[in-house]
Amino acid sequence: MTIVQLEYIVAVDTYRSFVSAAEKCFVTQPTLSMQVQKLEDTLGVKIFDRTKQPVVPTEIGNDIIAQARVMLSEHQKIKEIISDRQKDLAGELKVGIIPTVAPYILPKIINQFIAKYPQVKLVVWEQTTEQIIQQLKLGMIDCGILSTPLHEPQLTETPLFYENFVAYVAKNSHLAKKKNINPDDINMEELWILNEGHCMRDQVLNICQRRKSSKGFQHFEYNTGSIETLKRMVDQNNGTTILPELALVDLTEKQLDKVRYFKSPEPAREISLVTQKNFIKRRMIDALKAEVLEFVPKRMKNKKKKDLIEI
Amino acid sequence: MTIVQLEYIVAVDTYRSFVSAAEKCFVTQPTLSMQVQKLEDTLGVKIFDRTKQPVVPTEIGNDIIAQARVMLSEHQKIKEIISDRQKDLAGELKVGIIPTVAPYILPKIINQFIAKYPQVKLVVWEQTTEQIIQQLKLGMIDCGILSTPLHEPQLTETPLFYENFVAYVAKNSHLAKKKNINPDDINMEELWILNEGHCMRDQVLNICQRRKSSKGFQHFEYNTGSIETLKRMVDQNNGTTILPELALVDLTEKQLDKVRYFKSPEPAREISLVTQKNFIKRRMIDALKAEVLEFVPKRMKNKKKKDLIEI
DNA sequence: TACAAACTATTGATTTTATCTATAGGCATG
DNA sequence: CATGCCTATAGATAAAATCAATAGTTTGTA
Repeated sequence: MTIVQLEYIVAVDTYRSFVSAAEKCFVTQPTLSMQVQKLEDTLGVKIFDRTKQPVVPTEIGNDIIAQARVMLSEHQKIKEIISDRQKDLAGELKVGIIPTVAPYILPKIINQFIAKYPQVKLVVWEQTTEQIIQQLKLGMIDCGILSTPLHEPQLTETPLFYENFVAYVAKNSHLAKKKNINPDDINMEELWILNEGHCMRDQVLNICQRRKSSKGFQHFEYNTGSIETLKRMVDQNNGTTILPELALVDLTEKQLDKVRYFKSPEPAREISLVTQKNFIKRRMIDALKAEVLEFVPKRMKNKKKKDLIEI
Repeated sequence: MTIVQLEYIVAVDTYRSFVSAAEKCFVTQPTLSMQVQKLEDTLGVKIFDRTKQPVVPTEIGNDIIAQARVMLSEHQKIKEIISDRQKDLAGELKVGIIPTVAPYILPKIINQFIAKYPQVKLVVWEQTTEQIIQQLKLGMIDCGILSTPLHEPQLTETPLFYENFVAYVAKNSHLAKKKNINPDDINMEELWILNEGHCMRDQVLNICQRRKSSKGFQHFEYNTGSIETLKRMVDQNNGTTILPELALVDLTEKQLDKVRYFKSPEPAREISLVTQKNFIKRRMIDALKAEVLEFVPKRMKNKKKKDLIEI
């Protein structure tokens, strides 16, 4: 018997359907079905009568579900013990973060963070990799969130996640017809990239192997530090740009149609939490890290089958 | 967070030691240590102060452990709901079981079974495989516990466990010097075997490939239907016999010294619960099955790396 | 202060478990 | 009796738990 299995039977009881219970639990229906079966096996009794439509709990199933709800509420209290304690965390935490990561992470976690740690003042600066490294060494900020490896012996890197790069392609591009693409498929002439100073600019150029051909004429040049601006350029004009995976979260259906994934191994960047070797404020930094990790999808925490692009 | 992790921290709190907590939980110390660490990671707090000897819970650790005890007691109640219901099971269950399995299974489970199911009358017959098959077909018994496969289309076999054969060797035998043995190492002249009618007799002969050589003279012949008798023959005279794994459970230290395991893949028999295709009393039979499975060690439930001997 | 004993942490291999995708099977309803 | 909705099953893959062996700590003792 596992806690998850209890959550599943409570969900099936609540929604009276395996399909919708599975949705609410963020798993597929077979996963949920099998776990419910397994629980029924270990207990040796049928909990649900599936011949009825909608499904109903059996007589003994009702008793079990009621007790499962009690147990889950006691389970919840363990977490509450922790969050009460977290209120103690106090002080100022200064964070440097690169602009190609910040908009896709911070807005998602900031509310939950300040609710959990009301005594902590979070001070964030959007800065380039170079600036963050300097500030860290000088002790002007407590930690940085940026793309690694940095090869800086004075600093400690703790990987948070591995983020794929994807192509974002206008309808009329030759890439739009492909399902998955190779870096080589990209014409440098139609590629929108960030201006200098951004590590992601260098990574994008690395992906495309700096094959900037001399043929063809650049009719104009555009300098921006914002990925969102590049995306709009593709939306409203044409061409192609490269987006980090987390930028896809808020896309509309229509925009998602423009996304083309790279063939495996997909190019990716490693995003890490970086601190000085001997840093203080460990608890606050751990809290920030936990918050980020909770938001990031599980698959992004695994480095396998990715082609990490250095700066 | 898993239920097992909570059991582990409660055990560490109770015994104030990772080593003895692990023993009580029937796992190794590293397993327990890692699960406790993992729980501390997911909660984001240290539960135990390991710099102290003996280990003591941290301040917040005490709160967590207290809540864990509450949760585990609610967990226990789920099982109680089931066992209350089980008291309902009533009627007579007639079971046929072969004599080479019965003494190693039934005495172990019978007390717990009648305590759990006070309304059930369990009627057991020790019989040979042939007899059990006949009785099952005639509906005179409800289920059989015997060595399979039987190749009887009218009957259904549900494997319960896979039991290795081992050699039991007198001190003065040439086998006593070996650590692990091959079936070929056994001299048929010094092998004590069951009399005819026992499926295990045929299996033992199969293991030793019926290499009964003509040289050598049998000074006497002994017929018994009891494995325990064969064992005594080895203990008090000499020679070798073959025992099923479960017969080792109650051996003394001295007797265990006489056990020689076969080299992998070890010869083994499959013991199954056998019923008619369309049988009734499903709930009682399921209950009996669950009881047996609870007693059998986990490793015996896995068929891998075993050389199943047919009858 | 150094040594032995007892305890906990770490590592690498192995087994077990959970999950997903794809597909089959079952039951109500028109 | 077909259609659609719902649950079960199968096969593959990824993740987690466990163990045996060993390294690293701490404590008590000489």
